[in-house]
Amino acid sequence: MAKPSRSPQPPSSSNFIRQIIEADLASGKHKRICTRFPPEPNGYLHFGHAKSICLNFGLAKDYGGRCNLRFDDTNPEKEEQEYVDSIIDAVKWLGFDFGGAALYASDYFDFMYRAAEYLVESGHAYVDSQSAEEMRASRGTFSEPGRDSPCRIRSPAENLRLLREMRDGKHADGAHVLRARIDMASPNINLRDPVIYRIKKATHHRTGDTWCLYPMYTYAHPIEDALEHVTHSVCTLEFEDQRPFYDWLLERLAEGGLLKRPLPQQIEFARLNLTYVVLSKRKLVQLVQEGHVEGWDDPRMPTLMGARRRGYTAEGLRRFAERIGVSKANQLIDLAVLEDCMREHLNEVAPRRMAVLDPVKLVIENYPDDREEQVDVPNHPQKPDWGRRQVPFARELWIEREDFMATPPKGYFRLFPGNRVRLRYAYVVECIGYDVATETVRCRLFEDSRSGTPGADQYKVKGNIHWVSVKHAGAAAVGLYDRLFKVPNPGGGERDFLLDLNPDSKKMITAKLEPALRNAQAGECVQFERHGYFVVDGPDSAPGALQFNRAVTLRDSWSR
RNA sequence: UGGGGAGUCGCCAAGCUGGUCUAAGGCACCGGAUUUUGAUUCCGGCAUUCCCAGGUUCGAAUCCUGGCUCCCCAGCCA
Repeated sequence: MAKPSRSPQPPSSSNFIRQIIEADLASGKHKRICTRFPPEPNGYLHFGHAKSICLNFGLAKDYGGRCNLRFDDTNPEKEEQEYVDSIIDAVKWLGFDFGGAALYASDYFDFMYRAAEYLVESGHAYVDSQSAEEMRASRGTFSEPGRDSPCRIRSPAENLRLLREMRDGKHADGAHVLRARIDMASPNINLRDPVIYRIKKATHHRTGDTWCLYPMYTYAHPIEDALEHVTHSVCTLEFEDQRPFYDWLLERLAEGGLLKRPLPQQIEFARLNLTYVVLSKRKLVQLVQEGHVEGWDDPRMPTLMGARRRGYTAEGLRRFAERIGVSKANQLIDLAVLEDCMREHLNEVAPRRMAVLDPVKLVIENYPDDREEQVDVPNHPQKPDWGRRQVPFARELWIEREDFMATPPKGYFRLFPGNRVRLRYAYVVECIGYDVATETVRCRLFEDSRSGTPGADQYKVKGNIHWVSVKHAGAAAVGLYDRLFKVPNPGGGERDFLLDLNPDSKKMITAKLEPALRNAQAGECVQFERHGYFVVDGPDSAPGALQFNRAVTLRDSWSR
């Protein structure tokens, strides 16, 4: 059982949401909590959603409650089954269990409609027949109050008649809307008689053509929460102004006996921002549509499907969510935090292998051409129980181009004429020259320096380089990924974010691999020693023609 | 401009029922030790200061007053 090397102190063992929950549990307001992750199925999940997923499911888990995965599918024009499938897949991949089945806002359409009739009958809602433009004009501004719609005085009976006609498809899109009757002069614009139902003669991905009237998010969401007995409805900061309506609605429905108390409580937290990354829906769509990346699952994308392909692990993402904490202050997290989480986890789970990414040939002149041997190599230097493997060694080897320099800078301790390094887990060699024409590093080997033999460590060398036998090497495509943007804040200060795209975010190369890598399976993570963590790509790998994607490099205090 | 939020080290973030705060932890950074990955691990350093200014108090990051800065809201989107 591998124990985390660095002590993973829960960094935010305390945050304001936990305090609220603990107080509610202590006071007896709730004896069991329920949270929910409520995506609209109109796009693919990204790191920002991961934060929310980990938060909501994490809370439920920590306090012994449950967390629902609920699709907020109230706008048929934007939502598709494809997205629900992808979202379900992503949540499962992240490692969370939502009790077997996902829930849907659309399952509550009947209740929502009944509730709307109740609001109409009780005078809390009315049908407005103004155009969208008229409504906007009469809504007022930040500094001026709004004006009542002429329709605001319609009788409950007429409102009910109209609402039913709307439901029955007797009116065109936009002809009428249902509005809550609250206060057109409220300083909170969201309370100036918000629209709660609109006509949309569109086919819904689940309810088909049953409805031509669909509830607005602001109306639907509180009801969904209440119906599911969600106790703590955690959402992002931009919904803060919406909370008074959330509470107003639930109170009205509770008064009317349509809902039972205790009512859910909406709690807002700051959404995630990451340096060198864009997370806005609009920008991500643009990256895909304009072909700046190869799709939603491009390893450079901050989507969960992209992250997975890149070799980021679900565990790494969970540690990240834990580490960045939760608060109401806008956060801009350094990408390095995410990368460190990945390194930390991958270091624990990835077997070590040798691969030469930018090969240059090394010839051991005092090693016969027909000689060859197997050297014994650990699969993980800190985990002896992971066993060892045999790696073939011969006269001609591939080594990393940057591991040799004809004229080295100060401090360089790899190969250069006259210097000695250890060929990792094998022999110490001394560089005796470089043949420019054949790009070959010439060396001689010290027979008594073989790793694991007595006296091998009498050779004091600082350099220790990896290698792959030319004769035995396999080849594979390797995707070297770097941050998609070259600046910490893409598109900052009015700039077009596309101008900040990093032209070197992807580099495809062909690498030389040690034989043990030949049978790697899609999804398998390994560390290429001295390089970083790589995963076998799914889509672009074929048996015998593997592709490895670089998730993250190793730390490097020398500088690559 | 009205309303709603937020301001603790370069980036996050505990703390905020006042004293144990000359402020936890992580990332980043800088050492140094171990190391057949210039990796990992380890050890040490890194805010006399908590947006600013006043005030209350024996005592304030924590309470009060007044400023300043940043974010969000005027979709029949979510």
